[in-house]
Amino acid sequence: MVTRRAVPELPDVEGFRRVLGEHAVGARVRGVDVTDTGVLRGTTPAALDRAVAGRRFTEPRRHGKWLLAGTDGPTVVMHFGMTGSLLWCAGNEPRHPHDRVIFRLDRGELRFRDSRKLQGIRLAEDADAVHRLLADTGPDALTIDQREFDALLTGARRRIKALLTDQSVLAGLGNLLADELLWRAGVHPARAAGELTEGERARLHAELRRVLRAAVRAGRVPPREDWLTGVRDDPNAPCPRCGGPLERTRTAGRATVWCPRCQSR
DNA sequence: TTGCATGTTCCGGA
DNA sequence: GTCCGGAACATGCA
Repeated sequence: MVTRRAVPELPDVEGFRRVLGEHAVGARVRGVDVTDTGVLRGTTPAALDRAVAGRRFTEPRRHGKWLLAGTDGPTVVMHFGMTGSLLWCAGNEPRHPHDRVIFRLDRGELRFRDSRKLQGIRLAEDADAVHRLLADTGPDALTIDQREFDALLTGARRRIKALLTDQSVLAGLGNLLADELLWRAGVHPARAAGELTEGERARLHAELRRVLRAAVRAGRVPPREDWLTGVRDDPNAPCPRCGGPLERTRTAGRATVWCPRCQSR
């Protein structure tokens, strides 16, 4: 099996939320160190430090791939792009070269680590500002029910995979998870979303719940060989379900993997 | 050295 | 308005 460092999708961000929840809630922020301003969006090192120093983190929330790290003042809003992560360091572990923003707390440090800096950290002064940041984001994929899910698909002419990964429609799924769900539900990625049958929509929604719950428990998309995700990096891997050859295409610059036997058009 | 990467945004064209 | 593909962002890796 070929594995690669996980790109953060909803389950990974849920894992980061747990890190923050377990270690930082209630702790006072002594200060914020910014080692690379390239991850700050719409704020500056001085403004960030001024805004959160002396504040205490409250219970963090997540919406899609966004992590909302609230304090008793403003909210620190994090997005991890393709390479970001959030770590807790209790001791004096040396800082990693990609630790871009460090929140120094009473009993340790919360580190925003990110090599590519495709996204980063924003500051929202109040609930309205958080709301505005998430205004173009669809419902969270972890909690959406069947009826809401059906409503998203009804009448849509675009391809189902494009719809599932569009954060303004449904928040949280990335390229990997979308392929996984479609493969499990037996739905071809290029099908028009609005043309899925009721049964197909139900299967897709059931797999959405199943896959996300398992992945959230693991804090990542688990690299299991009975999942499509676990084998997709191997160019010669057969379909884990039927053993047939997998197909690969590229849509809008993104790799798409599916099984032509299990996912008919 | 070159091409590729699981995210997001913007732009042009059909 | 809808949908799609491509490029850009900045960096590491095979």
